[in-house]
Amino acid sequence: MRLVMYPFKEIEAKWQRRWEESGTHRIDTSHPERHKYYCLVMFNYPSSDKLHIGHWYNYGPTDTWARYKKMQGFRVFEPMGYDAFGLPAENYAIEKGVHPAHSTAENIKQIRQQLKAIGAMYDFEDKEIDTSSPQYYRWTQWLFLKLYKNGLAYRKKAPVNWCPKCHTVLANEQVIDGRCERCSSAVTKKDLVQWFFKITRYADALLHGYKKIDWPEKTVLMQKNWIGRSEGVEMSFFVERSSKTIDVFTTRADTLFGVTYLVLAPEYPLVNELTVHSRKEKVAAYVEEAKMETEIERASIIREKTGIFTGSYATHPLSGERIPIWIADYVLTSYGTGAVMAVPAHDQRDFEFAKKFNLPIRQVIVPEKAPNNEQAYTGEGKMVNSGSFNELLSRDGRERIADCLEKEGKGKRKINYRLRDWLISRQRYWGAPIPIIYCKSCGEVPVSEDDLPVLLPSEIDLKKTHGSGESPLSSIPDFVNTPCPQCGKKARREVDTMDTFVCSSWYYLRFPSPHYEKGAFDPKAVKNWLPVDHYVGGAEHAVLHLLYARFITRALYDLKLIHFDEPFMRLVHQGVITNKGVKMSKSRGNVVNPDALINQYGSDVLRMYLMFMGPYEEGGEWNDNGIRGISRFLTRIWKMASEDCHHQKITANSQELKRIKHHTIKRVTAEMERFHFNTAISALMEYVNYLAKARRQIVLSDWQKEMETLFLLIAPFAPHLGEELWTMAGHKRSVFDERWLSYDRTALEEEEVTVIIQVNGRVRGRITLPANSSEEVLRENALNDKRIQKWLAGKEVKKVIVARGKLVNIVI
RNA sequence: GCCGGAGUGGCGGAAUUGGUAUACGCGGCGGUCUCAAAAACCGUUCCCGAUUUUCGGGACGAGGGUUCGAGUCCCUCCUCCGGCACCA
Repeated sequence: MRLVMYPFKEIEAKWQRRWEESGTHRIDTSHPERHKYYCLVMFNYPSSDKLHIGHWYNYGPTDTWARYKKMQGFRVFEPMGYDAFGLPAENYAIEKGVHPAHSTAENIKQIRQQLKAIGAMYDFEDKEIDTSSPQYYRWTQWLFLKLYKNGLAYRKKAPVNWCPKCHTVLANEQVIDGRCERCSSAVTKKDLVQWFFKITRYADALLHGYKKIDWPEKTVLMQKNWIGRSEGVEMSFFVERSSKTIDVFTTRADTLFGVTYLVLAPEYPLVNELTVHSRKEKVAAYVEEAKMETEIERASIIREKTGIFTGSYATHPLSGERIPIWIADYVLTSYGTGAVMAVPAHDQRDFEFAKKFNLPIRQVIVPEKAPNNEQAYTGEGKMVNSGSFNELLSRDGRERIADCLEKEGKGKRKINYRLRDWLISRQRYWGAPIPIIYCKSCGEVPVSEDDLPVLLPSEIDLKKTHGSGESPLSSIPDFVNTPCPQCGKKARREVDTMDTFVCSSWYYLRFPSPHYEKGAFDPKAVKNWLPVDHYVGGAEHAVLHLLYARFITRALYDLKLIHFDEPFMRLVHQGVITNKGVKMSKSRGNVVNPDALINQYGSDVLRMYLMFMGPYEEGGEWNDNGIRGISRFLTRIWKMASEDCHHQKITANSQELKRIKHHTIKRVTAEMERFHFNTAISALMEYVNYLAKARRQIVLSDWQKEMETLFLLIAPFAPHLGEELWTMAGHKRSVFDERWLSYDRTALEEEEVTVIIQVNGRVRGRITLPANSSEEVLRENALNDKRIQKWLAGKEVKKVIVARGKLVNIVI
């Protein structure tokens, strides 16, 4: 089964060496670039694994795209670095009994070697980033301070997501179905004082930004849903025999007259105060119980509703009715006001609750169709039982009631967001320390920018601190104890570190000037190279990294530190490569090792096969055999280019030759633009198939021209081979300094075209006619065709449809 | 439950505004070369039926509709994948 292949090993080693030696991929970012193209792929996360096929699928085709853009005359910047801080890296280190700095450095060393084997246009000498280096995280801390000083970073006590296995809190975005994104443990709630970034201030701005960026609709939709803007009314219910009010938010003010009770979240601040004496014990027990539950238990919709009556009543703002106040865990403390008005007739959750606790259900909206009494009716309809609002359509009534509440000062229109502030504290070691000092007399004091970085101490026994629930840094007195920057008295450092997503929320700004020491980024380099023109990465980051990065960019823009407010102008998600039907992962044991494949087939073949598998954005199932096809293909080109050939019979139609060449250029270019690498490669294969057949009939000079066309078109897909072939053809400079070919429209025109003839929409024959034949000519020729005659015999022709250059359809 | 996306040969997939369904590749089969095999090359390959270089019929998840004409547009349903999921 051994394939005889072209000498890929020598070729790939040779060109990788040459590229490195000549500094081909070095980009000087200090000058403005008229045709700059910042092509970025999400940088590497070196936790423990080496590069696998998934990484390759991400990096290889992106480099092909970058090289294609380079050949189109752009100055392309394509950097690579390491998102080196983080929980998995720390867990890996603990497991191996080594220091994370050590294991991370080792991993990076290995991964860098693997990255080099791809043969991408990365500049490891000059434009590499390691987020765990003090030179980098110094500026992550600076970013924190910038946000802090502008009211965008703050500390508060809140019930937060706690992962019992990773021993740290998590952001909402890192909780998937109530489980930890990293280890899948059930997440619990903990009341802790934590640091947050005020992303909610940007909720609306983030929603408006989509207009100017070219992103997959799906991703934009996911972000929009995550931000979850909803318009409604916030109104007050007065509590009987009390000065207190309960504010509720609703998007359905039209159902206000259907309110039969109020519900507070168990964590609602007034719970104790509002509970009548005789019920205090029971209510306290319920609240306690709710606290103990995990997110999964509490969020389960299969579970029956639970709740308890406080014994208190409130007054309906319009009808003046007595409304009982209940407590139930189906109301969330973190959304809206933490209290809701319950309309069981028109809200499924309230309906279930009312059924269980025998609370009244009052219909105030009548649907057009007959209502189903087993469910709440949540649609629109005509209003009833709503006093002076009766007979209105719910859509209009909603506005009238809002008007009325606003006029009487009982409520106001409001917009609520599902988005919560970004919780960035982590009770872990391997991250950027939060640059804050707590002083008994001065309070919370930020570290001076000049004193950055707050160095992560290297001496630490993670095994000892792990699992204590305390941040590992709290075990190091030398780190914790520090004089207050303001008063000089004894003070303590913040011991939590920052979420790794903070590191990656700004890295694209540092890439053009990774060694800059006077700031997080050289303003000139940023001015010259940002925003990112083309960004490639997994769709799993839709509401994590991609949302955070947009927020940080907007914040820095408002602080006038950068000149743009959207970081990534165009976004592409690579699909997922599966093996045996599922995503590759070490735990499933279905990871395909790229190193072995490079050894067997070479880097160009592997990259090209990944692109050939299917549409880039859809990914696909890995198949060991398919790669042989690409290997044959490149070897065939190699042979065609290197073997002598006697051009005996010169019978080739040069017109046809030209047409096929231009047709190929057109197709490959169009497919590239669509990001359909697979069909671009198909077009190249068809071209090679044609050339192989026509080979002996082409004069040598024409043949050489055809081959050069092929080399130019193949270069971005197989960069090492492309360079080699170009050199063999006698060229001195790099093929990537050549221009991508454009096609000649007139060369595509054919003299004759084959037109199909249909009878009642079924293909019955075909005729070849001059391309410029008129409709009349097509029609006559079709009707008079022998094969067609037999179908028309004895029938009346009702209609003839002519599509010029394509078909004639005869309707009988 | 809600919101997206997708269902085409044995397999990965193609079909750009509705106009020859299955391009390209894998695999299979037959052949050339060889002592033999591998590799390479050539041919062949959706299914059924015959009068077998030709012809007819069927097939793009299922069913219906629009149209001269539907893989493509519309409706209903089924399956798979992704996201959200008590968000008031």
